[in-house]
Amino acid sequence: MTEKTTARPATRRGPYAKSAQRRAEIVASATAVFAARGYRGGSLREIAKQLDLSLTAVVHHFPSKDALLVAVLENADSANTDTFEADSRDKGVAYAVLRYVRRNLERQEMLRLLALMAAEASTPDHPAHEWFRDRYERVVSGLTTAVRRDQDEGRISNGRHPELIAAALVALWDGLQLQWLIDPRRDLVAGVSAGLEDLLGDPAIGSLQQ
Amino acid sequence: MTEKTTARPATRRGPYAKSAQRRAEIVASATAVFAARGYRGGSLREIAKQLDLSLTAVVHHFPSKDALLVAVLENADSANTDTFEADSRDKGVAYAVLRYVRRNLERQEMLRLLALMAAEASTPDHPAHEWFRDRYERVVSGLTTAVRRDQDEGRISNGRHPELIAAALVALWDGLQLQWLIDPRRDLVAGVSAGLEDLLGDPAIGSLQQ
DNA sequence: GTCTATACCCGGATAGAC
DNA sequence: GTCTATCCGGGTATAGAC
Repeated sequence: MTEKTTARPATRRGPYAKSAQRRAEIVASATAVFAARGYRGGSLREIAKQLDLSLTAVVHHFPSKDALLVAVLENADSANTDTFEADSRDKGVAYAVLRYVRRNLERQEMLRLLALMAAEASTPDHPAHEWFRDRYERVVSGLTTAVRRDQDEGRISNGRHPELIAAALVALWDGLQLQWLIDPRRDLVAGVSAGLEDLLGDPAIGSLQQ
Repeated sequence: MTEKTTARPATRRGPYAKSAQRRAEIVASATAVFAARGYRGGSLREIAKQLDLSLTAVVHHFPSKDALLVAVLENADSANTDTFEADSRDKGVAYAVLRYVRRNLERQEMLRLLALMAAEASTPDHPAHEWFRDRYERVVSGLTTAVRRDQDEGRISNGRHPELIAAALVALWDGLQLQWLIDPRRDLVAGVSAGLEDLLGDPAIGSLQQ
């Protein structure tokens, strides 16, 4: 495959066009493998095999397994953050969180991977450490803004420091998610909406659960 | 080393006396290694070397690395649960949780290991899965009882289903702990006590923080 | 029962040829 | 960019010494 009929195109349209596509393919394959077998269980060889490549070809694009993982996480996370922003601005934090939770119920394995990696990357020497540090800081600070807005607009009654509320919300979500991943019989939505009521002080949230 | 001066004691005081001690030594060594290098990073060979044993000697006592891990977790967890029970019965949930948190601030690596393993063991096929399933069920149900007692005695004002409150408390603790493990600059005690106030509805908690 | 030695297979990483 | 070949370290299974 990849016959080198044109050793070099006259218009040197960047030697990286193909590389970028390969990288995307590898990330997609890795996402599938990691989600199915976990990070530990999934091997680079399996990822390579899925694309009819050799192990070293994969390694060439991503110097290490960890680097590949970071790419996977970055790619997986970007999609959902945007809609959350819009939702919270539009209908308040409680609505945005609940919708985020419901949307995530269908990508259980992706959540598992994120949860696993967050714990693993908690040590400062882990390759994905900085990424998770930044991610949590970004999420909490974004949520802090949203909470403050809800307070100003009178949508919630809890007047505590917005940052403390935001951190507690993220913690509640992470924690209940973990319990749900371990035992899917638990009702994640019910747990989150109950916690939202208590943490935000908005008795009207129950109506959003339906 | 380990000269066998007395090949066999005259009084056959159980052939397992030595074994039990060895097992305890191995668990201690494994705890140290796992806590330092993580479960993935720590190897059985390193654990064995720390005790001047061969790899297969370790395997003899614990048939697999996972079995050893379960033993480590069981050992690490048992100590702290008892005092929590007594505290909550005596001075209420809020006090017990805060004391539990403060006591755990000093065993950061142990908490990291527990958090990591909980995420890893969330998949049903993991060797430690059942253990974590049971553990969370045990913790939540114990906390449910404590919350109900606080409600009955008028120590807290939140009248919601005790089980929902208990699950939220555990989630809050797990989640804030994770954020703290990733970024130790976060004030874990402040976060937990703020969350406790909102989840339990007891304005007097602040005084416990000091 | 307790331990050692050896070997096997799989994983990630690296070097060098095309 | 991609390959083949090789290295090293990991968990595991087996045979056998005391």
